[in-house]
Amino acid sequence: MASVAQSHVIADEALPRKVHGDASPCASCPTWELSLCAALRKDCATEANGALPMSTVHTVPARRTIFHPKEWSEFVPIICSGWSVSSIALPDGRRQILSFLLPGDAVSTAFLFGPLSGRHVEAVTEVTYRKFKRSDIRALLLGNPDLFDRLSKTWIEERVQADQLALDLGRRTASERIARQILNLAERLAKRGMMSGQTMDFPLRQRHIADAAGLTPVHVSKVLGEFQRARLIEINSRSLTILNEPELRLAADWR
Amino acid sequence: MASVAQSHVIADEALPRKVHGDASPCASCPTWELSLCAALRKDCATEANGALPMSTVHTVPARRTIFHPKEWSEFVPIICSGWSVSSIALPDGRRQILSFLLPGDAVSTAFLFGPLSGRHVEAVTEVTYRKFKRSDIRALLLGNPDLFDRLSKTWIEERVQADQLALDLGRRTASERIARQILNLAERLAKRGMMSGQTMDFPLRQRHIADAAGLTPVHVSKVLGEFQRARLIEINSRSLTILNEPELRLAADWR
DNA sequence: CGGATAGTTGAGTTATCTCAAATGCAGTGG
DNA sequence: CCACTGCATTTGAGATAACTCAACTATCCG
Repeated sequence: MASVAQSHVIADEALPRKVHGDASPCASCPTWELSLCAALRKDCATEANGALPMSTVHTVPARRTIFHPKEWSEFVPIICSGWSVSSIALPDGRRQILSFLLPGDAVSTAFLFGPLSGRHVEAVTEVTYRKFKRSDIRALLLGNPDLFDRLSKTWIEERVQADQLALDLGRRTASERIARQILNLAERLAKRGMMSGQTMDFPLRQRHIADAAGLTPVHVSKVLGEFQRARLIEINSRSLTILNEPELRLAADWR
Repeated sequence: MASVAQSHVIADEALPRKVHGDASPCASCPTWELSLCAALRKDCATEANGALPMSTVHTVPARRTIFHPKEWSEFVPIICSGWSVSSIALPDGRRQILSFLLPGDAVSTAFLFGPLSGRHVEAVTEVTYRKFKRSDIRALLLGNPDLFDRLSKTWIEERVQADQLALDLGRRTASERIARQILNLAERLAKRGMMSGQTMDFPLRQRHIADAAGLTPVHVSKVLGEFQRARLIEINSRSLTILNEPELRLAADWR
């Protein structure tokens, strides 16, 4: 319950902050199961040994950029709370969301080893995150086989995700893609204890879903409309409930 | 010029083989620049030191499976010669090609650390490849910081490729995707010294291009037809020439 | 309350798909 | 050598998923 030091690096204004009701070694990183953050967190705990310098928590309001595509910094952000989105864009404005980042997520494992040019990371809700220095992480990993194992698991998972994304975008219909996005998010949130039953906070705008699924916001609206009329899901006041999971799964795999 | 031991693990029949006119330390791996194979090759050279057990070269005819989606083996293939294709598929037959593998390519860096379920690797032409044992590679990498650097570079490159693939599939038109595939292949072949001027061997069937671009073979045929009528490229007898690179680049980025 | 952002809905357009038939081409067995 | 079979490619016609545009409504936030 210690109050955490905050700095506003990218956001200039001070902002009201949510309070995490969690007194783990790193109060601002409520969840980290299975994620790389797990590994890093573990070492935050031993920071007294000088393993990894304690990093400050940064806070950023909704819609603000967390990492700029041209930034060539030696720091890697890891999300502590809130939702954000990692994307790449074309000069003409078309853009593709590569992943939604939830608490405990790093942008990409690859990001830990070098700058990933063109990646844009942007807050959806208010977000808190930590920045780690690449060289610190690198040294830590090379010196610690357990950590390295963890990393390589995350790495494989990430590759599988990327494969699935390509399959979705290249070969699945609009409804399938959208249904899958929802189920995916539900699963990831569940892992973090962020589902209440079949209901989740759902701060995404339809343009987020559209950019993630390679569709138009208008079309997303139509498909979500159908899903709701068919009582598969229900959306209101920024929260989404899965009403009929089996059917939704069917829609996700359909054909 | 030493004749290399061959075993036919997946292919049962003995087959006529192309001869590589190349006498580098590992005659069956003609090119490896920038790829992970580079790193592994380096150590093949020092195998006398016992760094990495010398691996046998396997030969497989066109269209044959090199790595089965359900295979859970501790061996990782690296392509020595020929073209192959790495893909994932849906039960109903829809499939997405994730990358074309050229000489020197491993399937994925992630693959070096654990099995990647669902991946299918299939020969397009006759292919030779080597199998490395995962545990050997892992030990080698952890003990050798230089190699590890190399690996992490490859890894970042791979991540960038995956990002671009998603952007292509989600946000680009059919012509853009196809033009980009061609330019991409040309560039990769050039790095390996496998271009003669603007002409390359082009063993891909249109269904390969279709599955890589998330399109229908029929549509691919139409687009390639247009490209040829517009004198951007020319295709005959399994070889492709870029006639007007600037225009082709324009088509690739167009909008 | 007012302005901005987000979502809905309908009408019409277009890129891409499906189906189908015709052609080519490569390998096989008689 | 030929006929045959199986794949690859081309082409056209029609269908459809997803897009664009535009107007309207709802929601959010100061």
